[in-house]
Amino acid sequence: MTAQGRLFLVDAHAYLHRAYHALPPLRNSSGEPVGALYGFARMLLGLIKREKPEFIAVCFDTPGPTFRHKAYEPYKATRKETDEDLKSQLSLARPLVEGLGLSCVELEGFEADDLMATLAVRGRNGGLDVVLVTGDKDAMQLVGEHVRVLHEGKNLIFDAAKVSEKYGVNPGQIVDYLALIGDTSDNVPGVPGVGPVGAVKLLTRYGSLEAALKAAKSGDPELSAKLAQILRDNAEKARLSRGLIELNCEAPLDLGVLECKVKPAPPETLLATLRRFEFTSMIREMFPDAAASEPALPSGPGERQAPVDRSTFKPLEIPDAKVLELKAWLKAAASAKRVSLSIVRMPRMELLGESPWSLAVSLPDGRCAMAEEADAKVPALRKILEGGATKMGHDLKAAATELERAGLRLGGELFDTMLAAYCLNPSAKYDIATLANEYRAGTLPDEKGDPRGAGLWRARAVFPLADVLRERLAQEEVRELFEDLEMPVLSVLAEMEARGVAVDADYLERLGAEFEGKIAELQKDINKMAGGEINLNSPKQLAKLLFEDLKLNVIKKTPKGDPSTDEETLIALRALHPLPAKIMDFRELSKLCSTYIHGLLERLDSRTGRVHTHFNQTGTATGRLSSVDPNLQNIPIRTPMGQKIRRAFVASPGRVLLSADYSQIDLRVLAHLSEDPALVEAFNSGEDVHLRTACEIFNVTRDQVDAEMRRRAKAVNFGIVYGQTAHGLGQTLGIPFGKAKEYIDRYFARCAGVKRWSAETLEAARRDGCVRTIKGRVRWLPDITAKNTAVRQFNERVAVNTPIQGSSADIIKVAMIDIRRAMDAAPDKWGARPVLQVHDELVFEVPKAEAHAFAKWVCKTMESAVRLKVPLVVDAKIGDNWQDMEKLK
DNA sequence: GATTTCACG
DNA sequence: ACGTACGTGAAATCA
Repeated sequence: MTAQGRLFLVDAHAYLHRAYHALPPLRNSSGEPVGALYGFARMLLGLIKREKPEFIAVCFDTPGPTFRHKAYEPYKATRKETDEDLKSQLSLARPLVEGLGLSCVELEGFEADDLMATLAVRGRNGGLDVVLVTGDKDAMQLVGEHVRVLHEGKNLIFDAAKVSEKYGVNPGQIVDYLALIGDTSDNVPGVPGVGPVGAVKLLTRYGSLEAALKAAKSGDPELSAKLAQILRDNAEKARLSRGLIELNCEAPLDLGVLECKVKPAPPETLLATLRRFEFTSMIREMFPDAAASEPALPSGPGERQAPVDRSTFKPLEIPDAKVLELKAWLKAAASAKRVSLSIVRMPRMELLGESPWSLAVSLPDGRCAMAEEADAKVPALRKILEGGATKMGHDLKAAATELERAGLRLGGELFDTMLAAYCLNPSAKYDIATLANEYRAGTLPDEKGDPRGAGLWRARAVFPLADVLRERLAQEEVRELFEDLEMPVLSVLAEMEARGVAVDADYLERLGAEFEGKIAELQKDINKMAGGEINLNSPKQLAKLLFEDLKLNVIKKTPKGDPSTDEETLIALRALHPLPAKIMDFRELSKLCSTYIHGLLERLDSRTGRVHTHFNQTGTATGRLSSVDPNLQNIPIRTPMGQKIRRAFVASPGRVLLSADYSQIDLRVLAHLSEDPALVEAFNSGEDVHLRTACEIFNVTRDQVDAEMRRRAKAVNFGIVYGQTAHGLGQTLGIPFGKAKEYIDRYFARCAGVKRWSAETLEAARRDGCVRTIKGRVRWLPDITAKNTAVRQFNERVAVNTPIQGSSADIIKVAMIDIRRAMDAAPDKWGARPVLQVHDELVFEVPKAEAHAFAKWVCKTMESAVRLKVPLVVDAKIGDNWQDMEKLK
């Protein structure tokens, strides 16, 4: 008998793992972890809603050994122990799935993959279209007529053509392909030295693994002698790998595919299940009337707040006309002078087919509405957000960024209480509950476990808090800093975050394979030298090896008192033993792999294919920005292998990257602040400042300065900016304390203006308890008069450094605003758009045709951001990626 | 969650 | 006697 429809086969553990890692660690009221289960349920329901399949079977692994373990003992032996928090959830997954009304499949001795394979064959033979829902490459072997693989993480559907395109071999060859490559995570050995590229070559030439092995045995001249030897030596390993990878399509399941029909569970069962797991937000969505047991109204954020009826907290679902009060809300909002926004990001919810955020919108009287991504298209809401009302918020950039991504730009003036608090004190904490309390602007209720509820209260609390902060900004003389610098910068950052930057994922993956190969080799060499297995990522194990087993000298200690194994130490030990150099290579490669290759790939946005960093605008005490998730302000550049990472940052088609960076902005700022004649003169005459400093401290003429002298002079110049000590300078240069002191004394003798400025700055800091930048940014230094020498001296260095680093930060912020204003005023003039800021550098994506003209304009705009007593100089470079760039002019 | 190391300006 | 240049963020290990 044949049936009709689609059969979805879901790998439960793959889903649960993904949910576990994608979602915050939610817990139910008894403290048990339920985040993975929640995400799992969301994913399943999302899948059903989106795809509307007729049949679903959710396939589970069994805990015991399988036929693969019997065939090969080390199979999956190196898998890390599953987290306790996940384990406890795995065992609850079956009841959850059954409670949702879906079929579960599991069978002792078989992996979920085999069950999926078996059902796929049965389904296909029964006339169904089969879709395997999994991220596992092994599943690709099943693809064919009426069988496809859905990779939800990457939002890709693989049919036979897609498999060939991605892997370079057809689905029938996938088993052989994977057998050749092996799989380290499952301990499938593969053939050493044969990677994806080699495997594709062999299979294209010979068609199958057996044919390739036969060719190697018979000495096919087409095959290199080395490769033939490897294949002969590893033939059995390859066959064994094949056996592990090949899925079993004949598992003795007694479930027929037609029994997997999707039929909604009876509402009582469903509600009971959701209650059991405490998935309250789902209950609210699916059973709006059942959510009767609402908690009592918590106390509001202060008495200025009008009492609020919680029943107005309805999702803003337009044009769902059932909500009369929504109409009233929209009417009030349309004429409001101020509205407050608070966004709640739902981490990676878009993978579940849900809105990635919820936006609370509050009116000054406290009446709120909730919007989701789709509502950004609703005209009535759009009009409010794009219109002239002042937009208030605590972390408005988060809302601005998500709205920008949804195609909506906030109109009207902006007022962010978080930024206001930052301007008042850049070293404080900025969660709104603390601030409201400190500035006596109300009390916020605890809304633990209800992020949306917390968002609503945050939106409301902004109004009274803003009123207090506005006064304080004026009192502390940072109102202009706030209004003319930080608030406008917020919009530029939102634009950059929303746009993201293009990253060449295929290139990064190839690079990762290359680096991992090298890492494995190094690990092998080092194990041999160490005479045993060692985890090089463990400083503790490494220290034991270096200082106990090999008895090398301890060079320095960590703050905790243990022997250090950092780079400086390894350099010192390099002369005594071959191991430290190997360890340095290993460290460099594993840093690049984990932080940059894997870190970046994990953060590629599935919706845009780009990387969207978040610029933290309140993260530093000096006024600089920082960049998180991922940090794009510390992409490698110094070493050749690091530069390969940088090549992965590219421009979208038809465009190029333009990088414009301030030349020695910190020293120019120092020249401006100190008005030191020698330093000012050096910049005004366009000299090489480091060379000039070398002349001063070594008392020689320009042509007598060699590379080493210039290097030391450069370190002295940097040191000045950091409020250096002779000890510190000596350490970075690897020269004795006395020598370093000599340089510093000579420097200050020649640049007396710099010395005078730093003395005056310290005096002012002690008097005022703070220092300021050129734009009036303040940093409070209550401990500058501390009795403790270390504390006091640290504060003194900070007092000197902050006006310099902070003023440089001010300048590039001004430039960003100037560029944005000019481009807004003439929207069609440039197609260029900003993508990154790296402290003294701005990166743009620019249409090829206008790159040169735009570069010239940007340099000029950046150079005239502020007028200093020395010129500002900007260098520009253009290229197809962030590494290979050509300097302009 | 603290510690160590290392990527950037 | 003490720690030692300013400002960041991420990953891995270990308690």
